Amino acid sequence: MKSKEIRESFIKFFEGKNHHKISSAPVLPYGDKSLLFTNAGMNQFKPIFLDTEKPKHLRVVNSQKCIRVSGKHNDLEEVGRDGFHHTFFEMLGNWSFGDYYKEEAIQWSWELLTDVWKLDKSRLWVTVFEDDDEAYELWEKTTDIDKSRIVRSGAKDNFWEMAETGPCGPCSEIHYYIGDDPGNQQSKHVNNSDEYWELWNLVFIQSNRLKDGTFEDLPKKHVDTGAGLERICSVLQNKNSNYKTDLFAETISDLERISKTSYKDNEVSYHVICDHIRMLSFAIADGVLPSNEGRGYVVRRVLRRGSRFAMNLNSKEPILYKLVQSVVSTMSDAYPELKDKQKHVEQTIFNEEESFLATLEKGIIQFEKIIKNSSSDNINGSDAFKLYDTYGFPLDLTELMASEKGKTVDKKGFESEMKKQKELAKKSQKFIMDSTDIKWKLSNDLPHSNFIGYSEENSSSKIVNWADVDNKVYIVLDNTPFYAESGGQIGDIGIIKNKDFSAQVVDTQKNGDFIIHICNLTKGDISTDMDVSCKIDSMRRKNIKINHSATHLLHQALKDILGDHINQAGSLVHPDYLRLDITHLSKIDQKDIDAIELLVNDKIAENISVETNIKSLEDAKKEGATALFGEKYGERVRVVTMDSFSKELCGGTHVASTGEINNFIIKNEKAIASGVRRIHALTGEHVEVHLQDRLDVINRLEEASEKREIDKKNQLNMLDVIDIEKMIENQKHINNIPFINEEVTLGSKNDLKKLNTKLNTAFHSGIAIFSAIINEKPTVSISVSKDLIKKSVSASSLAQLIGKELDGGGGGKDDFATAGASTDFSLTDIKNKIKELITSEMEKL
RNA sequence: GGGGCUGUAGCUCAGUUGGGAGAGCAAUUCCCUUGCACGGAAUAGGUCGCAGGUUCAAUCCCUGUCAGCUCCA
Repeated sequence: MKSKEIRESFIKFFEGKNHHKISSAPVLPYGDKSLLFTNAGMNQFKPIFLDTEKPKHLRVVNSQKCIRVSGKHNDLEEVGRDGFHHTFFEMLGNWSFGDYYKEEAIQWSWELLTDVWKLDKSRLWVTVFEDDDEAYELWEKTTDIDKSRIVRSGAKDNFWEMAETGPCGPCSEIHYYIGDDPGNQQSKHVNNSDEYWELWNLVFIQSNRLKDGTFEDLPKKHVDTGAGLERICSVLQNKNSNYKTDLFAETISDLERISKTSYKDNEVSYHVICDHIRMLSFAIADGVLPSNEGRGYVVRRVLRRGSRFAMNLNSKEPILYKLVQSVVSTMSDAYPELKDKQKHVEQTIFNEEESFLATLEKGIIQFEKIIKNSSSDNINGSDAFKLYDTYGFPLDLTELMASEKGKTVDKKGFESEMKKQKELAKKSQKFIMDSTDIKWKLSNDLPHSNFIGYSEENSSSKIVNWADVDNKVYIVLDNTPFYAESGGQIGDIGIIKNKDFSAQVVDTQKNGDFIIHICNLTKGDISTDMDVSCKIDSMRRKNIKINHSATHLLHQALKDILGDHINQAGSLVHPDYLRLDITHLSKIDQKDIDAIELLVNDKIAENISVETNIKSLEDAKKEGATALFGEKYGERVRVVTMDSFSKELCGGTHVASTGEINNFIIKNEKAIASGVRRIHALTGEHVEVHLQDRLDVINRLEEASEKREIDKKNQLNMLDVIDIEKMIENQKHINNIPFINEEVTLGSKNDLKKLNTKLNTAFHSGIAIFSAIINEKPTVSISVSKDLIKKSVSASSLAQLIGKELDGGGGGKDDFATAGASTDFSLTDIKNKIKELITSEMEKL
């Protein structure tokens, strides 16, 4: 069976058991700050397990794309060493949300593996959590598994947790022996040997782990199962490594062709590259871009690791991007977004590969410096770490290059530097509020908040739940006109009150289907079931609507003017402005900015009516509505249409027609990461205010620049006006040494220096001293001719003497120096003092 | 969120006890020369990222800030 058929047969099997097929969530978990990437099939159902969202179907089946590179489940360094660790994999799963529990889950998994897929029962093993007698007995009773093949196991392997906090429970795993000696299987090797593969994990979710480490029972029990598609493929296709299945076949053969190397000579490098290119393709297709932080940083690290291993295949140029095609061709049947974003993915990977090569070049220069400055045969840990930390130079490459020069690297020292760095980061870690930690007054099993704010700005509502959080009060209402922050649109503010009670809503946020009003209590006491009247700040909302509709116009205008590669990478709709991040490689030039502004303003002038419809996701996509990266959509979606110009999936609030926007201007455009531009734009009256500000700035700049021109001219004149010939004619002699001591009018220290240079070309021997008031401070410049320097006259020591005498200081070089004087002295005083000083100094010669 | 490095001519970069801003390439002009990085001469081009501070004096030291690179989370 091909991987595609295996995936389909899994889904079909459970559809036969009344499960509803759900499509994979994006690899970026939407609205879950505790996770960088979707790392398990259950992520998208977390709100259901926590009961903050009602399931639309009680039985569900899916194949979820997963990424494991950081946090609790981190397999990155393992990838490549064996045949089954991956940064990206697919998780097949069947789910019960408060419907069936252990019995059916166990029975069906056994049925699919042994009846449908016909796996050899004499190679299958099962583990259950040590305290879970119920599961043990069910395996024994409801399946025909040999009792000796049921193994009890501890929390390490058989208690499943998604993250530090959240839903969890005991699990039961099905393992498969892939070794060559089936007669020699032993229960103690299950979970402990690479020859026993964990195929399927059946998790029985019943608890929620809180931040303090304690558990609380969930209101309902659920089933969460996960079977790694890659391993199932290996087993069903009779392979001993996932990389030998059809999932990787095309990528491997493409890599052989492109790099002109062979898989069997370079297994580890091939594994790493073929694994990483899948992770990169999916992550980038879902909207992550390589950057210095968060998800983007993880993507960058994986890409660089891949690029590093590509070097082992004698590749000195970007080649990873050439493998995207094979991933698309293998997987896009199940994941069409790959094909849609193929060009974007390829371009992004290519750029990042190139920039990594540039980073390496800089690193090599630093490496050479280190080698040059050290005579030891050992590169010390802090140097190696600095290469890594500051210049992004991989440690293994440092080691390789060091060994080429017959040197070694102090790895221990490197590790201890790394440890320091980690501790530093940990210490500065701030506490992030996790919504699962809010202590609500009532249990969570409540009807959902109903949002009525598309049409209403006021409401009569009932408080159904509330919580004290820090010094704020969180309120949940039965129905509400307050829009909770999502889709880039920020939450509403306003007032919730009745005759005895009043609370100021400062923000509105969403948790699953709950809308949480974050409030300052200003009057009275709060209690549940209280009737209140609600009112949002409607002026603010009006501006938000205007900016949100303008965002849609801008998004489409960008696509029209710059091209189809434009994807929204984030947005913020604020009452005072709107911000849109887009994927675009270069600065948008002024000509295009102008064209975009013009197009948006044209659409405003056309006064297009803005329509919103609810329809199925499938229909919306058919109509060509733009879906955004990283958004989670239900089966029914809201589509915002502006005539034939723009059609986007969007839950936000909008104006009735584009004319209300009135005016639009792009305030600025800049890079926020490589390949991502951020556009700030303004609408309505904010445009006028901004333009006026800009005019003021321009006026000020013009004035300043005119003034500078005039000053410059004057200074030049001042310098030109000084008659050097005459000064030379009027020179005095002290002890037969020519001496010029003049006060001049000049505007800058630079000019004073220039004056000396100018004079020196005509004045071959002697001492020349000028004094001037510069920036309100008396300043003196001194030059001494070469013949006098030989007689150990030094401009610098003269400057020091003069400075000291005039309550200032001075110094410089032998031929030229400067000194400053206190403002107590006039130029005439200074001239006289200088004359006295020089006379006494020259007499010493 | 916390570190490290970098910011000097159009480009690539030099510039240490703080003391009159440099090289190579590119550009302009001229000479030489029919030819693939020609050669020679001259010229122009700098708020030394920005804002403060210390100092007689800051590209250099200190503080803040912006931008790019990079590591940790």
